[in-house]
Amino acid sequence: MIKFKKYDYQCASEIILGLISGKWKVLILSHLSNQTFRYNELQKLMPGATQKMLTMQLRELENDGLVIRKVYAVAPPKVEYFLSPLGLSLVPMLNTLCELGSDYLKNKQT
Amino acid sequence: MIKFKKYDYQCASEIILGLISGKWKVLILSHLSNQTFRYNELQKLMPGATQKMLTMQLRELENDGLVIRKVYAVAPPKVEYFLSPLGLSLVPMLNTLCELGSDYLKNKQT
DNA sequence: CGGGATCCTATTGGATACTG
DNA sequence: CAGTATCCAATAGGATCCCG
Repeated sequence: MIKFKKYDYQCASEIILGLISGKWKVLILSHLSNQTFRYNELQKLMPGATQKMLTMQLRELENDGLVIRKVYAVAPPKVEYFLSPLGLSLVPMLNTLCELGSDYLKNKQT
Repeated sequence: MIKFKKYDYQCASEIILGLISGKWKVLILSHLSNQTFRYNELQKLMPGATQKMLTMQLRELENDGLVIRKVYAVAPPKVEYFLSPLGLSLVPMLNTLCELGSDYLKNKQT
C-alpha cells in the first residue's frame, strides 16, 4: 500500500495516472512539451476548456511538480508555463501512450 | 479530434487513459498479466473492491477488449478472466508507468 | 459462485459573472 | 491579462440487499 496525497495506491503506476488524469492535462503537457506558452496562448490552443478548468489543471500540474509557472511583475500581467525536468521525464511515456492509442483505434476499426 | 465511445479526444493517448482509468483497472490488469484468475480469486486479491465495482471494472475491460471472460457451463458457476492479446500489449507500458511512479515518489521524498 | 438491482455520497467538470 | 467565485449538472464510486 502506497500512501500519497490523501490516497492509498496499490500500485505505483496509479500515482502517474493520478498526475495526468484530468480532462485537459495530457493536452497541456503535450503542448508544453514543444515550447513555453503564456496563459492566453494555451487558451487559444484549447478553445473547449473554460478559464476555470484551464487554471485548475495548470495549478494541479504545478503543485505536482510537472509544470513551472513563471510570473513576470509587469503590467499587464504576464505568466509563462513550461515543463519542469520531472514533467519532461514523462514525455516519452506520453508519446508511447499516444502510439498505443492509435494502434488501438486501428485495431478496433477492423 | 478523435471520436470514440461518445467522447471526443484531442489526443490518442487519452483513449488509452480512458481504458485504464477506473479505481481497480490497473490492479486487475497487473494481476491478470501474471495468470488467469477466477472471479472470487480476484476478490480475495482485492479486498477493498466491492462486488459491484469489481464486476463493473471487469465488464468495462471486457467490453474494451482488454480482458476475456470465459464462462464454464457447470454448477456451481465457474468464470475465468485473462488478458486478451490487446490487453497483453499494454503490459510493458503499465510496467513503465509503475517505474515512473516509483521514481516520482523517490523524487518527492527528497 | 458469480453476479444484479437499488439507493446514496463524493468528486469532477461546466456555465456564468466578476476582478486587480 | 490572467485569473476568482459561485452555483449547478454529470459521473464515479460505495453500501446494502437479493438471486439463479
